[in-house]
Amino acid sequence: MSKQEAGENHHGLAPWCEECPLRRLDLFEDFSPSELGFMQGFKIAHRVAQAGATLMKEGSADGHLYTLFTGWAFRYKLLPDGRRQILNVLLPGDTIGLDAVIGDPPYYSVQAATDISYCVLDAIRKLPVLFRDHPSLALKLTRIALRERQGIDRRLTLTGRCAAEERIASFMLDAYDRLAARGLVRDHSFLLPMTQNQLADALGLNIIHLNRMLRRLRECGLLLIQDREARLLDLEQLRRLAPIHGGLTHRRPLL
Amino acid sequence: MSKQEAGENHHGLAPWCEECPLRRLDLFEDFSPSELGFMQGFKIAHRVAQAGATLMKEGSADGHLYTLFTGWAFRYKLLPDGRRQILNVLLPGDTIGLDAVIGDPPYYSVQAATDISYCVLDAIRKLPVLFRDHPSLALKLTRIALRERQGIDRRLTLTGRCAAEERIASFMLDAYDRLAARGLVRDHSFLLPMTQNQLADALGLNIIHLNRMLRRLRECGLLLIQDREARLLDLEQLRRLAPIHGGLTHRRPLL
DNA sequence: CGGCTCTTTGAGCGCACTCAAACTTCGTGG
DNA sequence: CCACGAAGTTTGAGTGCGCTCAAAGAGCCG
Repeated sequence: MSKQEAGENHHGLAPWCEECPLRRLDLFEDFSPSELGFMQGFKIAHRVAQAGATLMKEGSADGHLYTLFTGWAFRYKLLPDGRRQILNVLLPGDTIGLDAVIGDPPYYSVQAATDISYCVLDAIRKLPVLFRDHPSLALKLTRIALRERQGIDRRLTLTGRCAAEERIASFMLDAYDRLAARGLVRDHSFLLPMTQNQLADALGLNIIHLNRMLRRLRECGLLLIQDREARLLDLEQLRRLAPIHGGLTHRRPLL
Repeated sequence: MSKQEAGENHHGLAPWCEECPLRRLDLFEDFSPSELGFMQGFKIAHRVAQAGATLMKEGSADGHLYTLFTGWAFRYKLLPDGRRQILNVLLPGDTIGLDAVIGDPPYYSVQAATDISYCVLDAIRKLPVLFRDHPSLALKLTRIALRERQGIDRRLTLTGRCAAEERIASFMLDAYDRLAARGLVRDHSFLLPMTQNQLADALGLNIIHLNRMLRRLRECGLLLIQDREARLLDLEQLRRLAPIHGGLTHRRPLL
């Protein structure tokens, strides 16, 4: 696994917060002008990184907070013997490295699944000011943390109590819903830039078993994965199969 | 499952925040006088509930926030077909119902495992004031949420990637460490007020299989559970068996 | 072309499950 | 006092889901 560097990018495509296209999505909550003004000073860089790059590594904090702007990433935990659990998948608008709020170094790592771009927020210097002078943003931050907890709770329930096919169906519907809210779904299909190895680590399954279950779902006409693209062939049956779905439809806070 | 009522208790044993014995534990962070003063007004009742009582039910919010004072409780999610995943175990000092911060009703339920007592905080009325006037408490709240996420991440990793015996060992060591910090461990043993059914639902295991694994651990001289009491017979071997343990040793925020 | 990563398939094992039932404990009412 | 039922624990028997091991095929890059 070659380590790739994250690159700085101050020019060109990095938008000002006021014109951030993410904020225009219905998915995210509105911002007051004063909030926006603070965020503009909070943000200190816009960076890009290549697929496979490690954005954050277990045990080492850099005092920054990121907001994913384009692309996919995932947060995971490694066990000493090499086993990996992917804790959640990060999509545009998601916050990375909330633990900077605690001050403790993170107990997990974050890796880019595609080429990505992201905003860098100066957590260590600006968070105290944020909490002191912008209670509405502080509340937003807390709510982001609680949303994340909700997502992990779902994943835990799925992993602890559901069969392989149920997990896959729930995962795909979840990705479908989240991507649809970002305008990244066309005709019931979306880009799925994860290897089956990563998918398996996210679902708590063995890669070989996952592969077989994907085949079965394909043969049943529910789901097709091909060339990094997932196509949900029968949404209704998928929803019937998935024990957990929906419920994340409210507007979400965005930093 | 008989539904039992939670009882109000304004007299006698309910301590003022200033003299709260929990705050004296090294486990929890110190409080400034101003924080303490606010908390005193934040707290509107001290209640008790019987083992088995439901403190919080999926979908219904009462605008309150609780801090568990004595006893055990657990937070869980039910699937439509009755399967249950216990998301985490709550011990004295833990916060219940953080989602009141969001305003959304909770997507999970909370049940008392023993007779318990707990503080009731007037979230819906006082949280805005807290965020506006007490940034240090707001930060504390956020950090509590992030601590919870950390715990669930651990549980997810355990459930997704670890074998039954590893899960049991990690769970027991976790309970051991948390209870020890509260002075509730004597001679490597502690009260474990959970049925095997509940344990199984917490670990993502079948109750019968759990029972057999407990027997095996007992026969290997690692662990003994009897009469609602757990005794860790060989801490060293348990730690060697558990893929995840420790790391929660820092002082924790308390509301 | 070889070397790499990822996907796919086969064969077979075993961990964790289901089904079934005995036993213990405890509270309740006859 | 014992009978009874409810809830929890324990054990046996047998199945199957999801695992490991092994290897072939597919796509990509140097």
